[in-house]
Amino acid sequence: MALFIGTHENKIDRKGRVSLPADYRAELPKDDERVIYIFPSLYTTALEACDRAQLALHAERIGALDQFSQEEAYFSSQILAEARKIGIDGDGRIVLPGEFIDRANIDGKALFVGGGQKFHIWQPEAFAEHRRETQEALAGRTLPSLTRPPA
Amino acid sequence: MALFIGTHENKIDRKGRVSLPADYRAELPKDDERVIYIFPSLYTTALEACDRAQLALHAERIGALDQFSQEEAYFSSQILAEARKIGIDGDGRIVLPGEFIDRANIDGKALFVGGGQKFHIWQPEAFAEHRRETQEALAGRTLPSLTRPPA
DNA sequence: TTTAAGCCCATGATATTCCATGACATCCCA
DNA sequence: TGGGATGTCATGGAATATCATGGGCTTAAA
Repeated sequence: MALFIGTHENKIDRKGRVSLPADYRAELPKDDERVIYIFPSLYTTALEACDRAQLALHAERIGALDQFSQEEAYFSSQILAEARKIGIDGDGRIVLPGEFIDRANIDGKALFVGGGQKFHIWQPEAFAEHRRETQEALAGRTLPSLTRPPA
Repeated sequence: MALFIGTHENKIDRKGRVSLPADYRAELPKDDERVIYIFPSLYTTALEACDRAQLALHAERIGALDQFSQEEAYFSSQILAEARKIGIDGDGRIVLPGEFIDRANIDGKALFVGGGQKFHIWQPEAFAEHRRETQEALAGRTLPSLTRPPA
């Protein structure tokens, strides 16, 4: 199971290439599945990325919703229809499609933010702002949620 | 399951290298997962460390929170985004990233403090102070039994 | 021809690995 | 029960590998 952690700020060159952090690459399978899937986050300006296994899980969950329901249509169009399969070149780099770069307001530098099974790609300052907001809302509060085992 | 106990004070050289106490190393798996994960403690100036299995558990619990809730964003940004995967070299040492050294006010010596599944890395005097405080506050207190079933 | 995508190679900076040493602790055998 | 021999451990410095990044070259699509 992939575990993406830590943050890495990498440059995007004029061809749109960015190094996928080595830590993240190490979490991907060695074989032919050395790809990631990227789609716009549903609630922030960031991009969300995961490996094939995790995207398959998303697809499975969406598939389990009522067929033809609004929910199903919504998640399907927001995630499955938007996602793109991104290859990794011999030097460990990916190319971010222009639409994604625009969507995330990325310009020159991309911030990779680990989130366990997934990771996010942010415009660096946008993440700083997002982080400030969540921190203000919850700082210092003891949160019992993590002490309970997962459902 | 790893059990980190006891305290050890080791030197940090100018490259940020420190010997991971042999006791702790012995608790890690022999195979390819000979790494630890470190992140700043949420409530103290110390650093918190655990093995991969334990971090995967944290990730799982965070993943089980409502997606995109503030809680999820908070834990994800405070733990998963802050954590770093640290390898152990052939001589049993780890390298503490400079940001972590600063964050914990460590200077020359690091105190490893066992805490069961996890351990903490302190600036020695900061731990002494922390220990005094908690001792004053709770001296004589008895340890509650596990009335609830453990997770 | 232009544009875009994939490859291969070069390079400086950083991180990792390898080797050497001294301090203890443990072991072994008289 | 000594006390020497052997290992393990923490620590230091030097050699080596990895990583991010930039450029060019080749195909393939437009």
